[in-house]
Amino acid sequence: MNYPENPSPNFSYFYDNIDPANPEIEVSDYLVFDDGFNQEDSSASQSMVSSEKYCVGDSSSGSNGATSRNSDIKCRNGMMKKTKEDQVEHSRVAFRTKSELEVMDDGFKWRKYGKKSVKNSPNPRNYYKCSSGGCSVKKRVERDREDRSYVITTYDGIHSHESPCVVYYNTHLPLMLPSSSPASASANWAFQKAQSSSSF
DNA sequence: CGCCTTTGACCAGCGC
DNA sequence: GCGCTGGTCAAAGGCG
Repeated sequence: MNYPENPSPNFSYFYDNIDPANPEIEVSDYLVFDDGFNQEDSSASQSMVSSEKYCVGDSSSGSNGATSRNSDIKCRNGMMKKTKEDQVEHSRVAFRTKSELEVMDDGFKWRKYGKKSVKNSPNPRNYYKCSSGGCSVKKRVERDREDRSYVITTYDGIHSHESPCVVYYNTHLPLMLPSSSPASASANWAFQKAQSSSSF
């Protein structure tokens, strides 16, 4: 796997990509965005465009994905208030997991609200919202267009609550994994790790 | 009955 | 201005 140069100090790549609990499952790559909260100009947004473009397997051609990402980020920046709380609220985490399961149980309850076919990709992209009340975290799930054995998951925002699964297991079964399958556990692991890296 | 998925419609941003 | 694209909405139907 060829990793590009980190184009911005506003997010981080992680290379120690094997979940110690499930070393047979590969979380290929993931990264964390802070959406340029500490930048007053647009350079951070441009960097994020290129990085997420890479992350979702868009490096080969498509410019449309990049333009759309750009507009999305611009829109989001327009709504942002630069409080520390918001910095946590709007973090974006994306990672790629080798898994046959398209939807992995990461411990949270998700409600599907949309499905779109993506240009230059044979695989549809699915959109999910966290179904917990008051939590506005979203995630996108799609198969890697270049290698369908990989699932690309992008989380948008940070949960305002504990994972119901984690709460349950912490309370009742602290020795068990908080997810139902090795791949799910690894997805959860990567997500938790990425989020902990994005909080400061 | 409540919650979920499905799916077509709609909207906004962008490039030409 | 128009068409393309990604993201979201909301109605309809299914399931436990």
